[in-house]
Amino acid sequence: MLDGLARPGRGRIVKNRLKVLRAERDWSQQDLAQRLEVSRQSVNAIETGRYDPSLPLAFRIAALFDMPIEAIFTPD
Amino acid sequence: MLDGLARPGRGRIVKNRLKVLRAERDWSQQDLAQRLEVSRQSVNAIETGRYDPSLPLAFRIAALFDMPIEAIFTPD
DNA sequence: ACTCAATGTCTAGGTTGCTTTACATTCTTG
DNA sequence: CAAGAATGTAAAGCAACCTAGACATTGAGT
Repeated sequence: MLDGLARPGRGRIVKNRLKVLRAERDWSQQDLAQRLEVSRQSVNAIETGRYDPSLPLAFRIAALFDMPIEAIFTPD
Repeated sequence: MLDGLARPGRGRIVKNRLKVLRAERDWSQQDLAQRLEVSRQSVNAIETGRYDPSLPLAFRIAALFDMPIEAIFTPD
């Protein structure tokens, strides 16, 4: 069987509630970054929608806030 | 304030139940790839644990199987 | 045995995720 | 206004995700 074709543009940009969850706890982006063990710029980039987190990072975020991934991220 | 330090090695490798879910439906990797609009190699690589899907792709997988992400992927 | 679908793996190349460094802007508080 | 804290961005570089194409092996039919 022939290998399948797949379109070039992968789906992207998942909305998230990070900024709100962070505000509820009065954490700075820096605070959150340290708890997630990523850089502050990564937190900022995710919050401002420049890119999506990896799946492992999404799991760390969900664990930190003790919520399912779907309660924080939505595929818009 | 100084920018924070972050460790080099990012967390990776999330276990998944793709192969089982696929078998339950009697889908080939190719079938699944088409439904997800990714290449067959991507499906195979994810199943064999060579890499994790992106968050957007994880959402597409969860939507396809009508399950929460956490029911398919676990951060080991 | 032959054929063909299915799977596993490899290469090469492009795009995204994440890092460090650095700088500008905004907001608060003295 | 001055000084710091928080935030937004940008560039360069490396690692991870994803692609198309190709090839080898395995298993199921016929």
